[in-house]
Amino acid sequence: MEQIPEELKGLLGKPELQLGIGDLAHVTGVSQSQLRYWESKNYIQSIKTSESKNRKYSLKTIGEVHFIKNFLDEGFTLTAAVKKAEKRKEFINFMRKVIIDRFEALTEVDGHPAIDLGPLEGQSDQNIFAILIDQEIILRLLPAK
Amino acid sequence: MEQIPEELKGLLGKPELQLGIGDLAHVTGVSQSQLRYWESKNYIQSIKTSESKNRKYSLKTIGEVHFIKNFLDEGFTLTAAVKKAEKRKEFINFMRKVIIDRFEALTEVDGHPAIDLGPLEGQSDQNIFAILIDQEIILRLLPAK
DNA sequence: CGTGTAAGGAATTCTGACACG
DNA sequence: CGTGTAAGGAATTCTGACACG
Repeated sequence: MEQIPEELKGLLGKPELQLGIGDLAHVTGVSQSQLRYWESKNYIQSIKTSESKNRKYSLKTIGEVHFIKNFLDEGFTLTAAVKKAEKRKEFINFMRKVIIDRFEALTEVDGHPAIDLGPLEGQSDQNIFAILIDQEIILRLLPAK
Repeated sequence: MEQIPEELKGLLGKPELQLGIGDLAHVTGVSQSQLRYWESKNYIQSIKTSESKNRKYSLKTIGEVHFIKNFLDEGFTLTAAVKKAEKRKEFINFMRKVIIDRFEALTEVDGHPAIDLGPLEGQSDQNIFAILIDQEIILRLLPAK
C-alpha cells in the first residue's frame, strides 16, 4: 500500500494549476474575446500577478466557463447562464472535496489496483474499496487494515 | 437529482485540456529548460499541432512531470525518476477511471449534496453515496432509486 | 447586450549554441 | 549527464477602438 501523493490529490485543488487564455479558449470552446468580455462584467475572474500582464485562469474558473458555455449552448442568455452556472459550482467543489478527502490510499486487493475510500458510515472497521477488475470498477466492503 | 454533466467528468480525461510550457513549469516547479530537455530524451511528450510551433502538455503529462519531479527531489537520478514515475502512471489512470465511471449522478440525501457512486458489490439494489454533511464526506449505503 | 476584428506594442516561447561539470 | 543562459526570431496576448445589432 502506498499513500496517494499529496501532489496528485493537490493537483485538483491546487491554485497553481492555471491556464493561459488561449488554452482555456481551446479547452472550453469559448473565444478569447468572450472570455475578456465576461471578465469585464465580473462573471469570471482571472489571475494577474504583478510580474505578468497576461491572464491566467484557475481550475475553478475552467469549470465555471465550461458551465456557462453549456448553458449558452442550451439557449440561455449570458446573464442567465452565469446565474445557473453559479449553482453548479457548489457541486464542483463538492466533487473535488470527495476526491481530496476520500481517495485515502492506493492499495491492492487480490492483486488488483484499488483505492481505499475510507469507512462506511456506522462501520468504522470496514472500508469501502474501489477495485479495478477487468477494466471495471467495483465497490467492495472490506476490513480496514 | 441531476446527471453529472459529461463535460465535468470529461474535463479530467479530456485531451483538449492542455497547458503551455510556462504554466506547466509553474504548476510543477520544473523549469522550462528541464521540460525541453526531458522531451528531447523522450521522457515526456508534448503536443505540437501543425498550426502552432509552441508546446502544449496534456493532463496526463502534467501528472508524469509531477511524479518525476517528486522522485528527483527525493534524490533519484533523472533516469531512475522517469522509471519510477512510469509505474505511478497506472495509478493515475485508475483514479481517473474511478472518477469518470463512478461519479454517476449528483443528488441530495436529507437535503445534503451527494454523489451516487453506484452499487456495492453483491447488492445491486443498494448504492454507495458520498454525502457532504458539515464539511465532512460520509459514505452511506442507501437503496438505489 | 455580446461578440468579432484590425493594430501596434508587450510578454511568452522557440531553436541552436555555449557554459558548467 | 542534466540544467541554465543570452540571442534573435516567431507565436501569443495585451488594450482600446470600432463594427454589428
